[in-house]
Amino acid sequence: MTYRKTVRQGNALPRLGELELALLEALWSTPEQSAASLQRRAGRSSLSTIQSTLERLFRKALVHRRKQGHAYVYSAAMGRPELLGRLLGGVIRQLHTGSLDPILSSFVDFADRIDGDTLERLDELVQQRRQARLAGDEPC
Amino acid sequence: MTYRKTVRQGNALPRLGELELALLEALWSTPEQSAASLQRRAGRSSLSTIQSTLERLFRKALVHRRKQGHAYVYSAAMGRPELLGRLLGGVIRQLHTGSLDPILSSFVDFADRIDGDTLERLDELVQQRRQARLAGDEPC
DNA sequence: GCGCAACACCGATCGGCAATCGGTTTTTCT
DNA sequence: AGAAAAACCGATTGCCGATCGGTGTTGCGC
Repeated sequence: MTYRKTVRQGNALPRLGELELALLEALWSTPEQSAASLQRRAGRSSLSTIQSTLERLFRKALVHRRKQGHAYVYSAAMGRPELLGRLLGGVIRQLHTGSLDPILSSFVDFADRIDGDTLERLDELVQQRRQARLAGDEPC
Repeated sequence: MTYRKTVRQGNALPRLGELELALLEALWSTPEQSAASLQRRAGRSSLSTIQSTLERLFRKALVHRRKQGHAYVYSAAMGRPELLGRLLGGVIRQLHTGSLDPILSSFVDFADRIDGDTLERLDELVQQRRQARLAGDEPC
């Protein structure tokens, strides 16, 4: 089946550093935080470091921010599942060769290697999604 | 201050460069090649560059090599699917939080977002794997 | 309105890593 | 032994995440 160049909306995410990820986690668990609050929570790094890391996340469009008073308030630009999806997409795009089959099958491998329950759970989720699709869930 | 070295746990692969990937592709398409042959095929970079890149791949255990005469002959240490699986595993391990559900569901999302056929294909592969598992395919 | 504390902003440094290549040494083959 | 080929060594470049200090700005309490 023809692979149609899957609309690359420039979401080729650069690498995600350790502190960047930690800050995202913090924002997922408590949205809308200032740099200072995030620093307290992270329990490491100077305020400057936290700030530049947030700036990097902002440039990567992984966080939003708004000025409140003279300070920024940050929030995650997407949830964990979407981020994961994008990261997976990045890896996949790097390695895919036209057919998606190797990718799907690698992933099933992955689930299978964990344990049987995981495979069953994957099955459930696929079924669910297929049902949702059959009902009038318009594909874009 | 204590510099926090990026901790790379388990079999999480380091970043894969462009040339590294190109060389792997070349080895997948024609196994057992010398550095010189790979250079000719790559059509870029000096022999030295190819050699150091192969050395890096070797240290990452992504290629095997044996001495044949005075030259090394390289081969890919794993196929594309397995590499993909490991890369996906790395990303996933970085983001997972105990429960695998978000990961599975992100991936189903991913397949779903491509198109319905892809979702169907994923379903087929899962069924296949489940069958294989039900037959006495011992999990390690 | 003034000053201080909080914060943004700037720029510098460091460490890691892929890519690159030139020069030197080692090995093999004629 | 000599030439050719390749490994080996090490230096360099460029990019990126993490780190921080210093300086400029701003809002708020007095």
